[in-house]
Amino acid sequence: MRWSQSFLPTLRESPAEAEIISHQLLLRAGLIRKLAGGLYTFLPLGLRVLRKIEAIVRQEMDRAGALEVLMPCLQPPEIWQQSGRYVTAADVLYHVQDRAKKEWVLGPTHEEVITTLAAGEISSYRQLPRNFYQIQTKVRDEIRPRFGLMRAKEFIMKDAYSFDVSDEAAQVSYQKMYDAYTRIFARCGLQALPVEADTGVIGGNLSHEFMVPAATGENEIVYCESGRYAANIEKAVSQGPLIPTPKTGPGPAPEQFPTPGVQTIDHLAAPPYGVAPHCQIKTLVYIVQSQPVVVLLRGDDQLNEAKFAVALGSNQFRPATAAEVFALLNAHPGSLGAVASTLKTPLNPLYADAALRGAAGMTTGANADGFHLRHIELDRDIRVTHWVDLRTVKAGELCAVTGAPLKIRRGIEVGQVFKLGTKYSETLGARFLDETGKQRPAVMGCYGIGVTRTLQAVIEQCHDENGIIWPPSVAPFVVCITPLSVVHGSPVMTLAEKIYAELSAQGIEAILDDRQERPGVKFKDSELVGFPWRVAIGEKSLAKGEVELKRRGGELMAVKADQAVARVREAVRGGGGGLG
RNA sequence: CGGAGCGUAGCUCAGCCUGGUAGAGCACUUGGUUUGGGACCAAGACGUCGCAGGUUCAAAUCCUGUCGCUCCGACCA
Repeated sequence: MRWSQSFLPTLRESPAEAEIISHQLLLRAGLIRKLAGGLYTFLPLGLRVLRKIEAIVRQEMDRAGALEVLMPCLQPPEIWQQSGRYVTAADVLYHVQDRAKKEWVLGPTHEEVITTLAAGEISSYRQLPRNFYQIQTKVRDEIRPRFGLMRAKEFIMKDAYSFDVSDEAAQVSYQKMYDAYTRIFARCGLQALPVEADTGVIGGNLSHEFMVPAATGENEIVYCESGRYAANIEKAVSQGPLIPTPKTGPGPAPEQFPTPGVQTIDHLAAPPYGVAPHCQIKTLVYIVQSQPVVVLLRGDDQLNEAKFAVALGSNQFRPATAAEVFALLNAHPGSLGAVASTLKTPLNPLYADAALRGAAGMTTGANADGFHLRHIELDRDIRVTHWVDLRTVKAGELCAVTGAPLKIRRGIEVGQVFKLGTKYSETLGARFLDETGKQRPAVMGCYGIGVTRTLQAVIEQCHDENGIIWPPSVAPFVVCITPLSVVHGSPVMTLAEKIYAELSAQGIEAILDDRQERPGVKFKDSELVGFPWRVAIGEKSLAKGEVELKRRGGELMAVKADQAVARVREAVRGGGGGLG
């Protein structure tokens, strides 16, 4: 490709709309342009990178035995009603109407479609296992698109769906995808960490997310430095709070004391009260399907809403309003409690975090504004109906696997694998006859990779102050040939053309910067766009019979002009990951 | 949806408070000088000041509404 014939609109300054470095570089390097919030056009070089990533994904999916298909983006709402996600995934569904006023939805994902296909086509255990995948544009009504391609209304995803005869067989399919994902991200030059993940509204019982560590990531990862434990914070567990819960008892009976104006844990912890947060019980009220549900936690803990959703079996809940709280407990937030003797009627259900088990000598609200109760013993004074792990793990707590202190860092989720079970095959009728002639639902798994997000994650991880540093495997071009003056027929230009032609003939993707620009502009641009290698050809070095070979972000090498092609080939072929 | 901020040339922004001929840098066009790290000189082109309404002799500027963008939160396979 000749630079002058391509379309590579680089920007010296970054547009105000871009906040994070990878978004800025996508725009500055001329890879994408915005049409509207969360909607982007891929320009020629951005598309080349996208195609490279897609090719890696295809190769690894094919290698793992998955079969490529292509499903419709426009889908009938009926299959969503059948699976139940017309309600549970309602927020992300776009609805459209045709001229007959018939409703359709735009596919945010394709479990319903592929399961409908399997329902019609797979009838025997002899046809299993099968794993279908596609690389396709997904459309989701994101509440807040942000960070360029990271969270967009429309994005390209690779999604795969496996069908197996049994749970054991499904586990094999799951592991194949897990391994394929590990290879895919490694080949893209990414360090991606598999972490245990919550399965969310998609359902299922086992899931891992592949996270690219980055300060700008939207997820928090809890991990043990041993490498033996890592989990999304929504799922993470530890050995428990660093400060143990007081459990001495039996002690004195509950005693009410005045706490005028106290509405927060911190306020009650301060003088004159001095009740340490871990000796307080936090009482939260949520509304689940119009019914109030009370949750108890230690005062120094935060409710993990993902864990709560798992406990409820639903993500359809919200915090109660002050009025709803008052109707239930006869007090306002700040003075709430679940002590049986302060209740009009027993609370059912009443959830409590496992860290409170056996707690004694605790303090909680008295369900009378301006009063609290001390000397509370959980087992004696509060009628808990559900004991569950509901707290959010904190950095420094001890790993449940190794006992070492846990750390927390942020990450970008580039892929997720789920073991789904039979939720979709049952609701959508994907059943087969086993070898005994018995009808059984297929055991499913689903596996996603955010292809466009992966592209941006590579930039987020591979850049310096001058621009992108593409791993060679996904670079738009592997080598940029930079003649420092562009005069047709000059020795410099003749050599540049020759190197360009020879590299191209050998299948090495080269871009020839034949623009009439000053050397500084060309150097800046080639580094901004991030080509892994650059061959600079100028009169000074050519007078010594040399050209300059430079690795992006690396060392400059003088190379004999007649060896330039061979040296580039060597560098490119031997360059490996190129993360330098 | 709640909170905050921003919409002026292709990009980055000034002008708005205190109403009175719409600006700068970069980019673009032409000519010239330059040519190893985002050149210089000269000339030029580029604007419904997001949109609508209102106040006023007069609105980029003040008021109201609306749309869009960004950030925080909520939300999210």
